[in-house]
Amino acid sequence: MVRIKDIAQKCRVSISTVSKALNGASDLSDKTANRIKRVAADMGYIPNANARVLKTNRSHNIGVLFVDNTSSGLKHEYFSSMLNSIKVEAESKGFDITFISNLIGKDAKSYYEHAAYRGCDGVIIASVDFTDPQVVELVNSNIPTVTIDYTFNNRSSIMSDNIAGLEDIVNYLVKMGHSKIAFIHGEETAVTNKRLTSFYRTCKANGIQVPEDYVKNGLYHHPQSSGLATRELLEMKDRPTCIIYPDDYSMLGGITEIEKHGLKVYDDISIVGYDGIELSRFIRPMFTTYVQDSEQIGRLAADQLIETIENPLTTEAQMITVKGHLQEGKTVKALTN
Amino acid sequence: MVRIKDIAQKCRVSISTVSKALNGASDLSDKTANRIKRVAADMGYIPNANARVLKTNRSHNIGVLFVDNTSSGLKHEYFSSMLNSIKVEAESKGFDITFISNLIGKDAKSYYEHAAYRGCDGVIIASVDFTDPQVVELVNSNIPTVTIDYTFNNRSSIMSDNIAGLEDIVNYLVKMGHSKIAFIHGEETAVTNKRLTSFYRTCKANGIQVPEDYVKNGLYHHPQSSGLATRELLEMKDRPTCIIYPDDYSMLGGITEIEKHGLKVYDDISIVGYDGIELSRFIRPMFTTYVQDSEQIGRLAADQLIETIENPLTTEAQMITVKGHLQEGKTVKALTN
DNA sequence: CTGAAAGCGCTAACAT
DNA sequence: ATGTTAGCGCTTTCAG
Repeated sequence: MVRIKDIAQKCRVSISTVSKALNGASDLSDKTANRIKRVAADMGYIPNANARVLKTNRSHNIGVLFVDNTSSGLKHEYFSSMLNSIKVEAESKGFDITFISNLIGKDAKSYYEHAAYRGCDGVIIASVDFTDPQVVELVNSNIPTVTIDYTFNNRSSIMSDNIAGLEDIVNYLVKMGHSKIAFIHGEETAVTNKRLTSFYRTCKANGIQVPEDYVKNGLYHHPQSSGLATRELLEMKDRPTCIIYPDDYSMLGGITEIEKHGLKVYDDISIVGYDGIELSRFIRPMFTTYVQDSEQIGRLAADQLIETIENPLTTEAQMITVKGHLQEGKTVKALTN
Repeated sequence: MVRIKDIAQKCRVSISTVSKALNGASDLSDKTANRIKRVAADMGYIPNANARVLKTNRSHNIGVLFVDNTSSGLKHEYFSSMLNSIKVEAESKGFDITFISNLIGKDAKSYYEHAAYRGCDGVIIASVDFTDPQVVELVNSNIPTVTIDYTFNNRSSIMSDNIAGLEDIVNYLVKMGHSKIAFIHGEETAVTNKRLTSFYRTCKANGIQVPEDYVKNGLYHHPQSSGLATRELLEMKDRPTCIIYPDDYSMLGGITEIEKHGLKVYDDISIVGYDGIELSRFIRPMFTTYVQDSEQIGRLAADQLIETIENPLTTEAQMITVKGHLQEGKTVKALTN
């Protein structure tokens, strides 16, 4: 292993001169600087991040906290796509990504402890229970954080626009002639609450009174529970003409159930998904769904976190909302009567 | 920030005593050890991984190299599911996961340089072009590696059993009465070659002569290219009764094309996928597909790497093959004639 | 323009 | 059973 010291010896200069050359300090003659750089490259020098971090207190490493109870975390395309864009953006700005967990070996560490232990410059938090005390601890710590789809006081967040999402969906359905609209929603989270509020509000704005039993509990990314809820809806005397699902994936459970009932999607009942997973465009009938811009969300999260890391005093916490768009597929029939 | 030194002061012992207490050294009285641990906890002490790594040369950090050109890397469920199980397994053994790339900030680093820079104890490599000189450099370096679905001399690898995969598929199809079997395969990789070999071999073993134009080039995780290949197959005078796809996702492109031709999956043409993504079980018709045990593969990769890291001299490189299984869905019709 | 020296936080060999 | 000490590889004042 080549150290700065070895280069110094070979070049007959001091180690500090080598350090300066390698880091592009201005108070060094180009000649020596270049000579040192050449030798360093020749010797196959690779700097040691750990030593550097120890000295500078900057790791250029971003923690990512994704919890996947029910392992829905990484498998959910919304998150895997987001993770990917976080990774790409962070790397382009010179930051690495390390996963944060609260289990590292035998002894449990809290998320904060884990992030501090690794010296993360900041942490992006998504797909977790934001009421978890450990999450709260991390967010209130000295480590900068950016949360996704949840906002804490004094911390930046990137929010997928769930309000606009349900608003667009409902308005579209109304335009298509639907007024008996059911909504199967995911487990209670901040996101779910927003969607519910927006759902009710937009229905009301359109003069639609939503029967209590048109709104069903489901689970995100869980086709079975949405299937079950679908069955209940289909068995009602006065059943809805359209069902909104918590996500595209869950909608598949609904479709199966609809077909089991001898009904046909589109002809007999309309359905709308959420997320806009890639598959939604390849499957037939193509899904009508609200596409979340997960790539943009990931990118902005990385940008915002890095901005905060690099300018802690001048960067103020902000909530950035990212709009999606409605993908008009072939699962919503225009009703005329 | 609390350092070992602060604890030492408070406890009126030396810093080495504190270090020993915290690391459970045996040559310390339980009494002092416990006292020190208590004080450390009270003070909210969090060790500094970087300092520790600098001293011990062990980072307890595993690099993961997933390249996602075409961004198919993380979005492909085979890999995201594998990544997840790598993460879970590594964490349970006290290792963190950091992504390795060859772009860190302005200056490009090779994969090896990146891993060495971060002091990774080892690297798991998947979803890359294994002929890339940078990958070869990493594999031949002093950093332990485990590769997935590709074997290098003297390095451990975890192989999804693609030979058994195509064998099982073809044998099943033959059992179902098919003999006109087409195969759309992914881009040329070691995996593709294995599948092709096994495809031809098993066909031959069953006395089936495969027409040259029954074997088509496609791309992994790319419904369009498989759709195109499907069209070509459907337009043949003597078209196949069954098509095998590179993966489930690509099969969706095939399905769309089949329907465009006014044909019906199952009734008019049989199809088989690969991977066994979760969706394949929820979609209707349920996919007949070869399920790869990505979770097991990820787990074993982490285990094997950690084993090599911890016992570099006694752990010998091995190739571990992980079998999958055929999921009999409803996309293959039994032919009787 | 270059170098000396201190020290980041920790571990571990070696005293005592 | 506890303490002393050196040093991991690097950056960064501060002096020259």
